Amino acid sequence: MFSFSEENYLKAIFHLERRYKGGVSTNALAEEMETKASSVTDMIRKLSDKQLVIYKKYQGVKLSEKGRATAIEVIRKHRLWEFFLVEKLNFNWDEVHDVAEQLEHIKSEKLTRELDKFLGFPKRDPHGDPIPDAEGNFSVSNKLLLAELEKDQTGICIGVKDTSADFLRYLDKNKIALGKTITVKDIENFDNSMLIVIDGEELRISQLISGNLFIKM
Amino acid sequence: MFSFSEENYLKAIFHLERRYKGGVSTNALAEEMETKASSVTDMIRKLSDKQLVIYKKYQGVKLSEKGRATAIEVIRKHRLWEFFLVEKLNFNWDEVHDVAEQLEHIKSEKLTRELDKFLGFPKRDPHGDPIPDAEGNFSVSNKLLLAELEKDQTGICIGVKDTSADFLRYLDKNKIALGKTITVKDIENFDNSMLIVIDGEELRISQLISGNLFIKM
DNA sequence: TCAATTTTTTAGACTCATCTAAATATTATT
DNA sequence: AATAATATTTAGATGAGTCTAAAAAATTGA
Repeated sequence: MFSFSEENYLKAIFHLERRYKGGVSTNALAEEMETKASSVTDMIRKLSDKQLVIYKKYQGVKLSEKGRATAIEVIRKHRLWEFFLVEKLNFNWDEVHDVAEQLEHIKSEKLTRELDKFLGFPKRDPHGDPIPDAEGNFSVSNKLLLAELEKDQTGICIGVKDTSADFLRYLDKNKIALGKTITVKDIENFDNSMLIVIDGEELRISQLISGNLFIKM
Repeated sequence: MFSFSEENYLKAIFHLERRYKGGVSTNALAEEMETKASSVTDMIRKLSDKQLVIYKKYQGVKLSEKGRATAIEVIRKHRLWEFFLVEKLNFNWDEVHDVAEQLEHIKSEKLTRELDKFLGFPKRDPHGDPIPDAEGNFSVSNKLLLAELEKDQTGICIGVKDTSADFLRYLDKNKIALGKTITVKDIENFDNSMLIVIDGEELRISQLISGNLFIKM
């Protein structure tokens, strides 16, 4: 069994690995965990001793298979509990995080399995993030912001972050709708505006727009 | 907010206060917590500093009002979760304890309130123990073993611990049934057998019998 | 009553997860 | 390539909760 703190580090490394391919740096992890770099070094060494991460001094850190499986298990519990809180206990999707942060550390295989069954094996949590199954497989792809895509990447529009009438009207007017395929043709360095292709038409959108559109790849 | 450990001590003191009226001794608490007397002294001092218990050296410890309220809140959460596990997640009543020991420490007023509502404000957990309401009131009295009663005390039979056919047949034969009122007339020191009165009739029962009959007072 | 026994507390040490401050390694910049 | 800036690790300390061993207080009982 692992401590709350160890599990939180593994989770953080898992999330950061998407951004830092070659290994997660000590500083990045310190920022994510809201702690000091020296504390991170200590914990990484401990996780390394337990074979949960692969670590070489000054080289950053990566999850081992065991570490990844543990991180995914914690994420699975977090998202199942979020779903439970919203679906069964009348929480709003924006109130669940802190409680789920606590519940994700409860140790009981049967609890997780039965909770999953009780909830009908949900595929996404209330924020749209995928819930891995008991084997650690994500059956749906992760949600991204359009703003996170790079030049020449393509995705499908699956949701909006800003739900204001103004924003939705803008999308309507420009024929951006759920299910549409979007390809990033170019990104302007100066203001991060994007040139995208949707329905074969080119369209330039500001960072405010791309930062409020959810995409799956 | 209090640590898991602090909450566990408060809970233990709450349970022991029933047996040790004049204050819970360090050794009794050490046994209950499966730890050493010296650790208990340390923790008691800490709880005393936080005004959760009333403590004088060598005099044992009692809960303050604040300490009692905290203990009851933890017990409330423990028993609500036990009910949830059995009623919603297909746990057996004898599998729930360890998981509930973890869940009882989750901090969220809304969670406890909504869970209570979701479960239909249950009055007893799967073991028959009363669940306090949000104000800390036990609306039903606690379940005891007949063996825990003292001379001249009276209670009502509300359940059995041993559910074997042999035991139930014995009860039948001696006209002991749910709902019957039992008064303890005498307890034999040598073998702890009891002389009880039921339906106006005297009956002598062994400790094996009295230790398997649940009573409410 | 006063010695023996039991209970409780104190003293000092350990582990875990964290911190600050200082040292060292890496990287970026002239 | 040398220096400046940045990133990372080491060294040493802290607080929470626990432990063992020893000291002190309370209780028991001859």
